[in-house]
Amino acid sequence: MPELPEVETVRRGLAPVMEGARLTKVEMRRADLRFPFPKDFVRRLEGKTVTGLGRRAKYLLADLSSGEVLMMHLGMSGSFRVLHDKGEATPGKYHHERSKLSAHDHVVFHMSNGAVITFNDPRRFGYMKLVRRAELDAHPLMKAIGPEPLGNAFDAAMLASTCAGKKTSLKAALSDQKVVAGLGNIYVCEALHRAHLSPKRRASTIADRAGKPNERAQALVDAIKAVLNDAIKAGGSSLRDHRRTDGELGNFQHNFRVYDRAGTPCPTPGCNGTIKRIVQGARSTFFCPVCQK
DNA sequence: CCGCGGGCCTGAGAGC
DNA sequence: TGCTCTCAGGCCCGCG
Repeated sequence: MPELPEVETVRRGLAPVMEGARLTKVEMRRADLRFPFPKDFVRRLEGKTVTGLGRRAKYLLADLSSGEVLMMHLGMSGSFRVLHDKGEATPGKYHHERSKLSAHDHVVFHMSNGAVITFNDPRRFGYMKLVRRAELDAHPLMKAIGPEPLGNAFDAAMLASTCAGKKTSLKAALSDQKVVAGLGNIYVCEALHRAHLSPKRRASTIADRAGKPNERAQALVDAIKAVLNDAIKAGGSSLRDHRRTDGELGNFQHNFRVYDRAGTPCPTPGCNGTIKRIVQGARSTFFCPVCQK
């Protein structure tokens, strides 16, 4: 499910009920997700205040008053829901809320402001880890991640220097979290279409021999930023699992130009091409062979 | 170092 | 209705 816009949508939904609130009770409803839960998971969370909720790549990062950071990854099918955000948490209400839990609600956070937050993940590719804040950047899951695409540091020069010398395809390069953070199958396809670049093009061809950006690099950076901003404004894309934390669907799937649209006319003005599906690295790629070169 | 394929899981949808 | 097969938004690991 979740690429950067979906994770950011979740973050914006959770921040108002998590930031400044204390974790009064944490329920683990199974012993593992993709990985076993951290040792003493519940003990290290309960009683701590969430001082901030951030995002890096596709990770949600909850800063805790203990100095630890709760890293949360949604995998393919993870979602958070705020079940109850009114009134005070009381044992009586807790009983009422429990009846709303469903089969794949694996973790439940009870907050001091009355909010009850569930993490649901049918496929269990998601996971949670606890790391000391000071060690976060050096963590094996974090240290190799590339620049945030919506940050000022991500520009044509940076992307070109990273891609210079790469023999792999643009599709594979942009899907690599070490090249740029947070893109996945949907937004790579969408960004390449907006930039009129073929997913099969060699990544190195957005740079000259010295590694400097050409006009393709600039078009690609502009397209990546634009599609991510548009998708965040729409609350992300809901194909099957993604929901906002209030349970509502995202809307960006209605604005896809190529993703899952094989056989439909290319939406580029003046292009008479037809969207095609191919397979790259065992994943579907959607593109227009006419206007993406 | 790099690229590729397999694997981790469950569920939805298509085809028979 | 129900079985089987394929595929899915992520990412790690081992192989050559």
